[in-house]
Amino acid sequence: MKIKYELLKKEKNTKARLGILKTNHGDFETPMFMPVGTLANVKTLTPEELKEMSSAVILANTYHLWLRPGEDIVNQAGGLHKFMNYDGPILTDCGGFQVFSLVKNKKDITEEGVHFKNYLNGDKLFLTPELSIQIQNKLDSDIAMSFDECPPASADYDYLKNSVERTLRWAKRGKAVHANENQSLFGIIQGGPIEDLRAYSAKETVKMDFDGYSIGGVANDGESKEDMYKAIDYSIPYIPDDKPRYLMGVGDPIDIIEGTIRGIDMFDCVLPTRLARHGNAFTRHGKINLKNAKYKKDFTPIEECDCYTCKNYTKAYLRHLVVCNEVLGGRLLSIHNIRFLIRLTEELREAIKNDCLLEYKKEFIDKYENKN
RNA sequence: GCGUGAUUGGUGAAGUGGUUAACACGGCGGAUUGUGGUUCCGUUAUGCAAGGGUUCGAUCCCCUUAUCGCGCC
Repeated sequence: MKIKYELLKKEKNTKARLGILKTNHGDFETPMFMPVGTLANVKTLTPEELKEMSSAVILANTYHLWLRPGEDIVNQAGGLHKFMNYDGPILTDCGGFQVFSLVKNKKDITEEGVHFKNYLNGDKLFLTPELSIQIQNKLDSDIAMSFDECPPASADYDYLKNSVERTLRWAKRGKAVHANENQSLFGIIQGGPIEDLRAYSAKETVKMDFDGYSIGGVANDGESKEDMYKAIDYSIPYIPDDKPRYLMGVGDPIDIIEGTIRGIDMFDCVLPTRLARHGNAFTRHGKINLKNAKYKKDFTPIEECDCYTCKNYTKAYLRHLVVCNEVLGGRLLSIHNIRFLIRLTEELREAIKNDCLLEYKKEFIDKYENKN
């Protein structure tokens, strides 16, 4: 069975929407934040812990699992859910972003597919739109992504236009071989911050009739916030109301709010877990660095928060763990940071219900940017 | 007591008679947006044991003192 999106309510003053996404592994309300679990695990956390923080969907990565342990092994294990003991919904990323971040030579990106070097052993690899989908079929995630070409933020009009065209051709090729009845497939809209390209990309992708639509090519490499918001604004009008919209790679709290206001339903990002491993924590009053000396004798929790970490540990202790490079530090901070973003989406959903999203945004940002 | 070798930042240390004393660790701060798990970037000795001398100029040469190591009586 494919996923099913149900639109519950539109917010009165913005394009935000409250919805519910039904999957074979449970339903969840949107907007939702999805933690990233590249190698079939959200780094340092167990499925039970994710559940405890009301995390609903997680990501896994086609490219990484293809290399190790290999999609056949995951398939023999009974699919990703069984393999990793996670019974909630899983979305697999297609590997398109890894092309962007790992392939240095543009000549390695061809119409047929992308030439990679296996970073583990130097083997030559060739990933195509068909192969990406076939791997995801075997991984048996709930939602697969079309293989796209993710252009750098600095790309010019012609480059963006070509990547839009190529992404459309790749989407068609991938869709043609998609063969997992229990897996949904999303198309990815590209086009940078350019209005006509986003419109074209969105319209043509929607014509192919996917189960959901992603906005890709954002949060890449130093693009401005304005460009990110443009990419959303120029894409959203062409996506039908009855399909979920997923903004790929975005997880800065303010970007999640801005995305929600613009009509996004799903977000994913490595930020909460990566920041955690580097000793940082989200708070209502902005991001803090636990390594800072001022926390040495701070025997209070990170903040008033319902997460396991804040209920049980002090900043002084967390700082100690982080400074000593103890994995428990990154683990406890991951719990807090993920819970922070999940709770943010809970509050956004509440604000949509109450038609007070703009007020919520102002209050949140004022606090987050330390204006009060 | 005599002889001898040392003494460079929080630590381990490199170095030279001439504008800014290497590097590493540590410290302090920053970064991080579809994750190549202990990442990346910035900063951190107005001073080379103390005092005196030689010199245009000394951390580097000389003298004295202090401390430490080694050897001998």
